[in-house]
Amino acid sequence: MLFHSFIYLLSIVLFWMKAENKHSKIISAATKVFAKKGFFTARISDIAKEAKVADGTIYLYFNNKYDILLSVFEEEVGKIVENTENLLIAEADPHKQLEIFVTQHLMAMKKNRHLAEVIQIELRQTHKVIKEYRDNKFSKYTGIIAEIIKNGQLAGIFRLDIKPDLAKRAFFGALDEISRVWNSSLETNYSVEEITAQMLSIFLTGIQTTPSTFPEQVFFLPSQP
Amino acid sequence: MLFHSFIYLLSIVLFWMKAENKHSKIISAATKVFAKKGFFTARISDIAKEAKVADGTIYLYFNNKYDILLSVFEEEVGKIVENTENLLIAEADPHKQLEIFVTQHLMAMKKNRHLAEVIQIELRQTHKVIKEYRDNKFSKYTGIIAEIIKNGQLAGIFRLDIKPDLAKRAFFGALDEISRVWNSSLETNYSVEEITAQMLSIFLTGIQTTPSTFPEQVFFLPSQP
Amino acid sequence: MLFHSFIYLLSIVLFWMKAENKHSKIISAATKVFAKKGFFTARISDIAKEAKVADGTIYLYFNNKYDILLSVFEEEVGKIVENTENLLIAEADPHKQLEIFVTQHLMAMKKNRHLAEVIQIELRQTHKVIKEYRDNKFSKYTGIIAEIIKNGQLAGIFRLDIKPDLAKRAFFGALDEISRVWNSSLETNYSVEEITAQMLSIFLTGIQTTPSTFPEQVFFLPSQP
Amino acid sequence: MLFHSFIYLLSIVLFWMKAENKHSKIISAATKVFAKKGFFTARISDIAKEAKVADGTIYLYFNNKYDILLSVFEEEVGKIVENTENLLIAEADPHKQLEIFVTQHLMAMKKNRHLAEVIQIELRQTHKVIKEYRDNKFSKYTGIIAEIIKNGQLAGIFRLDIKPDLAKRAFFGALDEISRVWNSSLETNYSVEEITAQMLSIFLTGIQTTPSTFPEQVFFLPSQP
DNA sequence: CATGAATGAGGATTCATTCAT
DNA sequence: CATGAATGAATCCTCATTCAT
Repeated sequence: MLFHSFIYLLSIVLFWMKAENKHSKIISAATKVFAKKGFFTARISDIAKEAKVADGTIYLYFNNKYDILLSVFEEEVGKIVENTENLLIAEADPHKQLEIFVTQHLMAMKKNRHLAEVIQIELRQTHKVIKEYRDNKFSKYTGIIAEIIKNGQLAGIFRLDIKPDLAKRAFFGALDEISRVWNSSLETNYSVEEITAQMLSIFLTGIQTTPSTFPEQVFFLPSQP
Repeated sequence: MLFHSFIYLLSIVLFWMKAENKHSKIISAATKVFAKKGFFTARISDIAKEAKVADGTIYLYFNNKYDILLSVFEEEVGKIVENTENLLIAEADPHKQLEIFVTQHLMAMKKNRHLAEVIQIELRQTHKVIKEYRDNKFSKYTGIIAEIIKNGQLAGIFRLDIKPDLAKRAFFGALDEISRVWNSSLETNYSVEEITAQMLSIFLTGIQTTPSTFPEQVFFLPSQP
Repeated sequence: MLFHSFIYLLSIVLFWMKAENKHSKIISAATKVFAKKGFFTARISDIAKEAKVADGTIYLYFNNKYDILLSVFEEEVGKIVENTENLLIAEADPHKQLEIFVTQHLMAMKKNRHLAEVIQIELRQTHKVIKEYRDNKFSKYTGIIAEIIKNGQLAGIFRLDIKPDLAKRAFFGALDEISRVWNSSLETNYSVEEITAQMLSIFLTGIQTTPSTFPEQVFFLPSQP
Repeated sequence: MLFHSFIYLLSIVLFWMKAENKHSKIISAATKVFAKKGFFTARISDIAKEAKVADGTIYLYFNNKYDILLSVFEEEVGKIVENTENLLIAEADPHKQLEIFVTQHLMAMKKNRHLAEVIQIELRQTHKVIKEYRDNKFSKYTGIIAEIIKNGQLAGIFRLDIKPDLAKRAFFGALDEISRVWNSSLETNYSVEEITAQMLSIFLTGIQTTPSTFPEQVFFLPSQP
């Protein structure tokens, strides 16, 4: 009797694992396929084949094609946001925080090349569903940058004439464009560290109150007009 | 006799104008529709309706749907590149050159809101045709930034440790991302001048050798080769 | 005054010639194009280009695409029928008549290769318009064969057990199939005379009561039942 | 266990039969529709409706419209060729062989009226795909006639001055033209037997060395190699 | 009459989604 | 839950025909 219950529970767990397995298999297959062919050119059967699953199976886990795309964002971007936030909490210095953000972003993009492309490609899409997602959820991510800048301004290390909401876009745009072409030329020429150094060198120098040479800081800091 | 020749030539000219008219009517209709719905979601009949032209007429001027998109790029981006290059030739100071670039870009994007969206959306598409175009033709545009930076380095006003090909991407990415969201929030809050000032304030401060206060600062300016 | 009238009449005549010219130019262009591409695959603009005429001009001489095809038949086949009938009237011997028919047919097909193909290709089409034409007019041509056979039977030189309406089809079918592949292989191998000789050799021997004269005769001939 | 295997295999077989069913349902529907409307005038949806299948289903079994036509030939003509060849192998007398060929051809055409029309109509088409098929595959069929004639010449029963490649065309053309108009007038007037008798009567008399009475005549018959 | 740009109906094909097995 | 054959709506493009010049 106990044995039967055990078997029963086991089957539920296995069943759940299997399902969970299939769900994420589809997600990563979709990420790959979307990255390779773009959302509209990608076919459901491509994703199914990549996930080694039947076409119909996909509809047991997702409502429709858009839902897959949304889930890719939701889950994969979610992980990155979570990771980044966790790392930032432990660090108080806005300088370091920006460095962490850049490093995290570039490493995430490098690690999941396909996801990087999907974000870059589909984030620009004007499809209603995506637009809503972008407006509601993705801005959280760029919001992190604005927060760091604001904190820096409060701490007196970032110039007060810098508009955080403009700067966050400039900063994210720069990062994103750099990751966009990673696959082609940059990859072979620059490491994550080099790019991080360059980006911070430009931006920090650009926004900080002390026009010193990054990263070795300067001690006298005349206030900006 | 002379009169007849005149009428004949006039008819040719009018004919040409009419055709030219239709061509550009389709181009701008396509720009509008692509911006609103995205390339894949846009239907040929949408463009035709927007251009007040029959579906079939479009195929008298373009080979296929992709050709329309390509033409939008080719012609509209072409104009921007040309404009920008003309303005830059007359200016030797890299500082001013970057300022011109930013102003030109933002004004062009503001003027042709639809084009801005099309560029941002479709530039990321992974379709073969677009990819080729992007790689061959669009890089010219970003190449301008790299040139300005290199000149500035030769002139000793930009830091030598800045990699022009990284900086150009960062710079273009920042500009592009800022234009991207123009439609939603930024527009109401910032003018082209404000954004230009911010962007230059950050970037110039970020890359120049003399960490002076932007924008009044450059005293000696040797002419560029 | 007289001069003016003359000019007027001349212009009408020239006008008519020009029109006539254009009409036949289109006919022969259509024959060529239909032969090359088949009726359905041929485009009106192909015919227009071949005839060195504007697309719209074709509709000044023909009602529609089918009308062109019909006219090709009507006029070109008409010529052949007329020619053949004229030659046959002058000859009383059914043997010779069949020989004339074969020679005429093969020569016409050889002379106007394109027409030959059009007849062979489009005669089989099941399109309503063509079907009606075929049933009403073309049977006249094959009817000639039946007449010759009937005459031969009355004259006692062709077997009475031969059904003229079956034999006419067999005969025409044989001729037609031979012309059909003329373009490829037969042309280089056999002359019109050789083919005529073979065809008559088989058919005349096959249907005549006395296997006489043509070409290597047999001497004893038991009568057919 | 055995039972399960059985059920499994049964399901595979049933599945295969179903698919096979649909494939051949489409083939025969296409044959019907092509015969009725001609290849170009036939619409895919016509075939789909005739086969009681959705439009899209057709593309699960065929690549495109031409592929359907080709398959009709390939399969249906293939069957006829095979049947005919099997029957001919068992018969050594060229006289009888020709009789078999005629009977087979006419019976096949009568049995599958639609196929007959499709062959006759489309065989003449000038489309590249069809032309290639025709040249490669269909000539096999007419080749059979040439073989029979050659054998007859070796056996001394057919005249040596007959060119097998001309005669085969004449013979096939005659047969084909006769089947072509079967639908209209001939059908009601003549049976397969009558037509066969006429055709053989004409042709055999036309090509044989001994002008004996067909069909009772051959006394010595050396076996063919 | 001649032109050829414009029209728009029509059709082959694709592919997201469903559902019987 | 899993499958994948079947579905049919949706759309790009062609081309016969028209008509303003």
